Amino acid sequence: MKPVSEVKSAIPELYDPRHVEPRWQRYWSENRCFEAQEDPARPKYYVLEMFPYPSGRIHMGHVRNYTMGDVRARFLRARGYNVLHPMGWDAFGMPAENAAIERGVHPKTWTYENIAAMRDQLKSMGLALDWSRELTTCDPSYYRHEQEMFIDFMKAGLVERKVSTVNWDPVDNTVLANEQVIDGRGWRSGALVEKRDLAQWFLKITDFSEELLSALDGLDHWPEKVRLMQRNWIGRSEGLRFSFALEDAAGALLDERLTVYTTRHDTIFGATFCAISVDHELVRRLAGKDQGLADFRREVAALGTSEETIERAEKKGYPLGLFARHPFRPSVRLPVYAANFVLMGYGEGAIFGCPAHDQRDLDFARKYGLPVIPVVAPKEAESVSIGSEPYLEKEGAETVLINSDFLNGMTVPEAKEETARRMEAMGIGERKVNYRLRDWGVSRQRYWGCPIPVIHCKTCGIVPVPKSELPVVLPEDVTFDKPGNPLERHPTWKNVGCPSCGSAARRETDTFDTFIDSSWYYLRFCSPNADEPLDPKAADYWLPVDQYIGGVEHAILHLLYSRFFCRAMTRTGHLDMAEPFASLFTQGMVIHETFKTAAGEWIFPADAEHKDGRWFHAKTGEPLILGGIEKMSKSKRNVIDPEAIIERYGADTARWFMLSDTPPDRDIEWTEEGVEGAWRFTQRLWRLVNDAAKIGAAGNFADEGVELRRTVHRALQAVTDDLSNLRFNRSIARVYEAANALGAALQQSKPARAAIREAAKIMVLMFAPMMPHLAEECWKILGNQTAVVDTPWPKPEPALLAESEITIAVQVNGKRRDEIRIKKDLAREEIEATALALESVGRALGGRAPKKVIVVPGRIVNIVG
RNA sequence: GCCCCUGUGGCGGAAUGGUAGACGCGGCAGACUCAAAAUCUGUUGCUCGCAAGGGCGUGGGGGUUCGAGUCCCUCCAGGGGCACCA
Repeated sequence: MKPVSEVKSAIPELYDPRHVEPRWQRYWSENRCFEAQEDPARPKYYVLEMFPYPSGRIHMGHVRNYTMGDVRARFLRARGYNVLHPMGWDAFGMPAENAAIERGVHPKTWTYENIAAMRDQLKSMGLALDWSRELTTCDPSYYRHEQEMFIDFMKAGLVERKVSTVNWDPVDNTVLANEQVIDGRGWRSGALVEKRDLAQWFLKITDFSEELLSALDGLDHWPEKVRLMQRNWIGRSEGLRFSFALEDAAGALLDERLTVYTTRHDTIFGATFCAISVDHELVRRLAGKDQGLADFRREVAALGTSEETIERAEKKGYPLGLFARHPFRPSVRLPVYAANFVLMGYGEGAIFGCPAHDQRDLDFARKYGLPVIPVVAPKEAESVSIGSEPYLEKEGAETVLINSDFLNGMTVPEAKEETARRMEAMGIGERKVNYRLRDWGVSRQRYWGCPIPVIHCKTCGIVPVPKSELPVVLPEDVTFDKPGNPLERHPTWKNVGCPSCGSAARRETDTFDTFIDSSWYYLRFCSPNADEPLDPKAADYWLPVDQYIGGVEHAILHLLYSRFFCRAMTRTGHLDMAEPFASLFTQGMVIHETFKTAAGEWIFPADAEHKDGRWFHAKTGEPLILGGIEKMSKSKRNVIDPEAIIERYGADTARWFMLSDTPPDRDIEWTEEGVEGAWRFTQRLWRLVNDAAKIGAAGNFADEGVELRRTVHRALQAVTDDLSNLRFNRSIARVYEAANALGAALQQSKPARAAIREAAKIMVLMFAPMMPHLAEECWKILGNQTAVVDTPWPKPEPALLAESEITIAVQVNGKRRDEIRIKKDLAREEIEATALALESVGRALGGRAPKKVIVVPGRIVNIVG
């Protein structure tokens, strides 16, 4: 390793990050400071930030995310951990294809050029990353393992091919995700989106519904918010599945029964109709003989699935001419409808309607003139009357069943139990747990993704590509002149021989959802060059990820898929671990003021000028309107380019600003004053350290330096605690305190030299994880021969943390009246006596005798008068 | 509609049930300067008062406690997640 002394440093008046930062980046890189090796002798720590999509430029969100991860990595490294901190590229996805369509660049070229540009930008941030492990998901050396694992998943029964209804864009000839359908139209083409039934590949995430749910309880280093969102997403509900006998209009019993699912079986005597999904097998069958029903089905299908449509859609039904017999009152006939609000994908695709206690059922009943029978009422009331709103149980309210035969007088849980028990005894029902979670559809009719390694053969059916023939490499000679998937119209690629029978067969032309790529990349970092997806030895040493940091927008999909993937890989023998991320941190967004002209045109912050409390366009001078502080976005133009900031202020200033003031999980507002403040502070630190260095070699600690030492050691203790808990904003406040104390000490006519030298050293080490370049430069100025990256985290001296004299507050009737300075271990009685002797206390008591005195040693005295 | 989070000076925000406002930004005053910037020093919740010293203060209301920003109930406001899920 190159000695630090050979790295040239000048001591300019102004600290110039433009020269200093690249120099230290080179030093770290040349000395391979951050390349991790497995070392069983040392405790490991795996820090990871969510890897970026290579859009071409980093944005402020990246800066915030990667700064936090970097502080974590550098801090733990200094504390003796063997830290793994890698970086890669989530490189498949639609933007690359759009670039190809719009600008004629090949997706691969576009992607790799973007990666090169973004890599340089990330390097300019001075991140302590192990670049030797860099991986790119669009590289066959990465995705071949994905294909292999998919085949293993198939063998393990974790893959299913089934027909599902999708959003189909008839102009772009592709499936669209729900998020890509806006007001019923394709987001790119503007074409009316159709519903189509297509054969799709699914990963059976629902095999793990219960486990994915219950294991959330063990993730106690995850934000409660994220666990809750996943819980809701999985959506477990306990209910009853049972069947009704069906009869026709004439009252003749049919052979077939109607199975429904409910969580409110207690309300069975309030049932007044049944409703089934238009996609229900029974409805499909009846539609063959009933033109009106067929039309109704088409009408419902055309309505689309966007939230807005659903919100506005009226509850509609079509009577099927069938009736369900009430299980406990055979004479009661419930009309059966096909209805637009019943989903085929949940439960049985069929329900019984109890209008008195469900808004949706009530709307339906009112529209079709069906009876409304209240069956649950407050305990004191005899009954409830239902208008346009159902009676819903309020939490904690005591309610009982009414109008319900043998259930009358029971509580809701009792009634549920009794109903379930009876139906089970009758052999028509069973208790059933249902989940909202759906299987994961992974087929995309897209080019720029990982090819799905299967072959369709007319005789053999679906045949996996033999592992010896992997990877199935994406062909590069494709054209984007026509809409649709270029793989479909490639002249040769899709025509293959069947691996099983040899006859002419067709290659699968769908590619994987890119969420598959990101479901296991963190595993691959352990052994990026291994022949198998994951080298067990490396996995054993590095996994799980100890600290994962990213945006909350991935709280459900990416994090849930990753949790599923680990389980699936464990089942197929690729891994032995259920939970990939031991602790998770979700950082807030970077937000910024928006500016617009009177005409409503959004203006870049760079073109906005602040004068006399108002904003003007820097070029035209026209007054600007503030549009509110919002997430940085291209559409509102309120973006600040990190590259420009780093060029002007340096990476340390940008990093410092990102960590200051605002707690890391909240949204941070980017402001000019804030960056300027951070910039001034880097200069101030530089001056302080230079002044401290000039003060010369020191002898012993003198008495006059003890206050400085106390402050600095206390700050060190606090920074250590705060950095351990990702409380960056608080650590930064402590660094300011140390700097203020050091500054004051330097101003004194007879400076405490030894204490100042020590304070400067500790201060530099404390801010090093946050401003690593400045720290290295300062460290050198202080005469050190080793680099900060190789310097262990300092330890505070316990003697300096303890105080012999403390100040405690004195309250009278809970109101602070005074404070006293006392010896720390002063006896309770003496504290009481000291407090009672205070003039201020006597005044506040107004001559009354104290009734009671509460003394909390080390904290407070409260005198009750 | 259901679930969750947040609410503290002009602003970002501190505060194991124990001195509310650490630290920063901004402001004000002073030093340096011909001047400005930069830097350094002091000051800065509101309010009454010349002062000493009071009063009021953590979205509103109530409660528990010797003591509440912190715990409980309730209402209000802002943000987020899910949403025809039976």
